[in-house]
Amino acid sequence: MTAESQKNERYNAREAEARWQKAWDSQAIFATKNDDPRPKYYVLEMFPYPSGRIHMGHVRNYTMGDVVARFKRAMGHSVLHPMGWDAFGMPAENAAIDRKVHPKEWTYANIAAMKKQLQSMGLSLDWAREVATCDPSYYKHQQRMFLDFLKAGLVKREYRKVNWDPVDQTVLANEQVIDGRGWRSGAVVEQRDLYQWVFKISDYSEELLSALDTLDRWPEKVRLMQKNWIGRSEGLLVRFMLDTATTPNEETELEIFTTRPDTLFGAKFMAIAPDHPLAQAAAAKDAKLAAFIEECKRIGTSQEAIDTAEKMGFDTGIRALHPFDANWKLPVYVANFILMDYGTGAIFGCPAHDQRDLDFVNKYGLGNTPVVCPEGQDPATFVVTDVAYDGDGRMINSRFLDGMSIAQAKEEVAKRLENSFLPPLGKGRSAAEGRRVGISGDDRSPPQPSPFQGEGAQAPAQASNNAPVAQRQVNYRLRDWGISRQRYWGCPIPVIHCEKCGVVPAPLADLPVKLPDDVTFDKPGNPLDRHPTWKNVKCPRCSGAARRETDTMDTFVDSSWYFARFTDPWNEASPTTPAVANRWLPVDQYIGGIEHAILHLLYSRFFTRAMKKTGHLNIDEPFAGLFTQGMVVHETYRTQKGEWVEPANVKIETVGEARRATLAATGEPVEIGSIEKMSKSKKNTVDPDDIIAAYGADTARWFMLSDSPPDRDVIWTEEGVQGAWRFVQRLWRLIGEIGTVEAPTERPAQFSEAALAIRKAAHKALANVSDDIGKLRFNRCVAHIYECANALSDGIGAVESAPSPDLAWALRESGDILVRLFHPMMPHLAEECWAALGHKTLVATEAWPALEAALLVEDTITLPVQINGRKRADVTVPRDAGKADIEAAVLALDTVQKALDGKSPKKVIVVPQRIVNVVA
RNA sequence: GCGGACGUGGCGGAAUGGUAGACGCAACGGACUUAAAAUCCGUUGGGAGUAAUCCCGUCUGGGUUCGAGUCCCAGCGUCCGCACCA
Repeated sequence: MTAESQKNERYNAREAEARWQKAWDSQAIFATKNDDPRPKYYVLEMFPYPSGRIHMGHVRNYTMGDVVARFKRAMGHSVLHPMGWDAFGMPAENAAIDRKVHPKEWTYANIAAMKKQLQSMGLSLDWAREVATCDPSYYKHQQRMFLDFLKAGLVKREYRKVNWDPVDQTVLANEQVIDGRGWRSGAVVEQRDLYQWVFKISDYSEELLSALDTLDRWPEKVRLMQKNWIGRSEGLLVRFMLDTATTPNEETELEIFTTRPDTLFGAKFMAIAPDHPLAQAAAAKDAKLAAFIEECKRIGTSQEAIDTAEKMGFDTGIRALHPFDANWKLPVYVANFILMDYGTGAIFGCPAHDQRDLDFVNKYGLGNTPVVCPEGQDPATFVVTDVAYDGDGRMINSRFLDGMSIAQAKEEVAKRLENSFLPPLGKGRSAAEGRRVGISGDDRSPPQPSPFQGEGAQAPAQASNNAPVAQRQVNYRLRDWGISRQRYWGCPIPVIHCEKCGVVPAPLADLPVKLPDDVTFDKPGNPLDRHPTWKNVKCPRCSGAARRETDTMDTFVDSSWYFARFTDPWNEASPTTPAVANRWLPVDQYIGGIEHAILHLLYSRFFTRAMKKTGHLNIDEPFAGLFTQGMVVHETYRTQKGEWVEPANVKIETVGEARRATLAATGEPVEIGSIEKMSKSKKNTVDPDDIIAAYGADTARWFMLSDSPPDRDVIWTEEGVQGAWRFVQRLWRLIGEIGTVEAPTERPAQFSEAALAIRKAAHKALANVSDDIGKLRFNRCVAHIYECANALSDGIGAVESAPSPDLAWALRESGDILVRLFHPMMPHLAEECWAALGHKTLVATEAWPALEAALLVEDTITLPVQINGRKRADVTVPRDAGKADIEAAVLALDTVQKALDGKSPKKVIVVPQRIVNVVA
C-alpha cells in the first residue's frame, strides 16, 4: 500500500480489533505461569458484580489496570493480571423474585455476557484463572477457611441487633432501610435480636491501625478514612459507686468510659444508654421510664431522625457517688445520645467541656462548672454558656488538680484511681454485667490507700483485696464483623446445629456444603429455611437429628480473599498454595473505586491476617499499592415535562458560544442539566457496547485515559470521544506513512539537525511516558504521546521535502518507539501499526524501548532571565557554563543593561539549569 | 458538628518554590472541495499599541522569599468521608 492510497483510507477498528484479539488468544500470550523466574508483578482491578452489562466505570477501571499490566510486561516482569466475578448477592435473588429466573442461571448468563464485553476491550487478562465466587469450587475453600477461623478463635456467635423486615422476613443492611422502612417491601423495619456469626476483626483493631503506616503506596485519604473508622481512643474505665438506696435491685456500681478523666470535678450528671442493663432494670419498676426508652428506640431508626434529634434524658432517680468525694452525688439519667455499643454504654457528663453534655444540662437546668481555663483567661471570670470549651488550658475548680495541665491532670486522676480499690463486683449486682473489660479482681497488687484520703472527704465502703476503681483502656470504634445473612444466594455457613451437641462444624470431607438448586422464591423469607431435605441432617457428632445453619455469608467475605485464590485457582485441596501465594502477593497495584475505601479493603486486610494465622499464606498486607479511580460522569438531559432523556436520543447543536439540545426524534427542546455520575435513574449513561461498535475499543480506552487525572471524575462527552477517534485515525495514517519511508538498516553515523530533532522528541516522550505510567499519571502520558506524534508529523513533512537516509532512519526509529509507547493504551492499533512498520512480531510481547539518555541532554541551554522576579529575557549558554559565565552573559544583555540604567545590580541569583534572577 | 481534599483561559487540565496556561476539546480564520464531511495550515487568558513592546492575571486578603499557582496565616466557596464514639 502506498502512502498516498492509505491517506484516503480509514482504520477499520472493528475488523482489526477482533483480528488482534484472536491473535493474542491463539498464542495465549497473557497466560501467566507460576514458575516464571522473572520478577513478579501482580496488578489487579476490583472484580465486578455480574449485573449483566459492563458500564463506563468498568471500562475506565480495567483500562487503567491493563495499561499497567502491558507496561510491566514490556518491562520484563512476569505479570499476573486475572479477572473473576463477585457473583453472590441480592440482585440475583431479586431477579428470581421479579422474573422467575433461578439466581444461578441468571448469574451465569450475566457472566457470559459480561465476559464477552470485557473481551471486546482487548484486556490482557489471564482468563485461565477466572473464578466466580458463587461456584462451589470457590466457596468450598471459603467454608474451609471459616472452619479454620472458627478453630483459631477468630469466629464467634453473638446475639445482635439487626434490621428485620417483617414482610420479606429477612435482615436488611443499614443502607436498605429508608426512612425506617424496608426498601423493597416498604414495611416498618423492626429491631430484632438474632444470633449472628461474627468475625472477630476487632481483635486486630490495633494491628490494622498501626499497619496503615506501612501502606505508603496507598492514598493518604483512604488511610485516613480507615484510621477514623477504626477510631482509637485512649481513656479510663471508672467504676462509680451507686447509692444502693436509689437503685432498683441494689446494684452497687456503674462503670463508665471517659477520655477526659481530667474533667471529673466538672461532672454534673451520669448518663446511660436506653438499652443499658441498669436502664432496663429501672424501667421494669418505672412505667414512665419504660415509655421514655420506647420513645428513644422509635426515633433511633432513621438516619435523619438521628441527625436532628434533640438531646433527651430521663432522671432515673438513681444517684452515683463521685469517685473522689462520696458526699457528692450525681443524678443518673437515661439519655438518647448514649450508645450502648461504645465504651460501657455509660458516661459522666462534664458540660463545660463537652458540647453534647452542655446541650443536655442547658435543657434540664443542671448547670456547669468550668474546670479547664484557657491560657490568658481569668479563672475567676471564665464562664461557659452555650459553647463548650474543649481546648487546652490549666485546671481550675478541681481541688488537687488545680494548676495542672490537662495532660498532668489526666495522669494524676488515672494514677490515683488505679491505686484505689473497691470491692469486686458481686454476681448479678453489676450495673453493666458482661460489659466490663479485664478487671479480674485477684492476682493484683496489694491494696493501696483510698483516693479519698487527705481530701477531707468520707470514703465509701472500704475493703481489702479489692479491684481498682479505674483502669486505663484503649477503645476502638471498630465493631466485629457480622457475616450472617438470611439469604439463599450466598456461601452457606458450614455448621450444623444439634440439640445435644450444640454448634457442630460440618466435617471437612463434606465440603462444599452446596446450595440446593431446587428452591422457590414465591414466598418471603430464606428458601434454605424451608427446604426440609437440605436443612434437616444428622449430627456429625452424635448422629441425632440436627439442622444445618441456614444463614449464608455476607458477600464481602467472598471478595476478602479472591486476590489470593487467583494465585493458584487450580488447587482443589486448599484455598491457596502458600508457597505460590506468598510469591505473588501482595498485589503490587490494586485499582478500584473509592467507595470501597473502608469495608472491602479493611475486611481484606483482616482476612489476610486471619489466613496468615491459619496457615493459608504468610504475608502482612494484601495490597501494597492502591489506586482509587474517579467516576465517569455525564451531562443530564430532561424534557420540559421533566422526563430524563438518554444522551443517545439527544441532539446537541452549538450556536456560537451557546449549546442547545433537542430530542433527536421530534426536535422537542431538551434542557441540559448538571453533570452527574452515570446512573440508570437519570438516564445519563453511555453503553460501552455502543461506543466500541461505533469507534472501537482503543478509542474508548484512549478517551478514558485522556484529560482528567485518573483519580478524579472524568466527564464523558461526544466531542471528547470524537477527538480520541480522530487521533486513532491520525496515528494510523502517520505510522502508515512512516512505514513507507525507505530507510537504511544500518544506523547512520551522523544525524542532521532535523533528524536529531525527531529523535530527541521520541526519546523525550519515551522518558516522560515511562515515568508517568509508573506513577499512573495516564493523562500526562496521553499529552506526551500527542507531542511525540506532532513531532513525527513534522518529520514526515521534512522527509518529503528533503529526503535523506539519516532522517529516514530517525523516523523509523521514532515510529517504532511511538507505537510501543501507546501500545499499553491502544493495543489493537499498536499491533496494526507495528505490522505496518514491517515487524513480524506482536508488539504485545515486545520489550519497552531503550532510552538513549544522551539525547535528552542539550549542548546549550536557554535560561529565562528575570529582573526583579519578572521574566524579561532569555539567555543561551553552553550546558556546562559556570555561574560566573552565566552572570556575565546575563549582564551583557540589552534588556538587563537597560533595566540597570548604568547601576550595578544589587544581587544576581543563578540557579543552574533553571533560571537567572537579577535584582536591580 | 468533626476530619479531609480542592479552587488556574470558554471547557478538561499542565506546571521538583524558578518562563503560568504543556496537551487536548471548543471557537475563529484560511487551504482543499461544485458543496459538505474528513484532512491540512494558522489564531486563541485580559487590556493598551501600527509595531517592537508594555501593563494586568492562578478564589479573596495578608505574610515568608531574589522569586509563590505551589509554602505559612485568615476568610470565602465547592466536593468528599464520619457523624451524638464519651
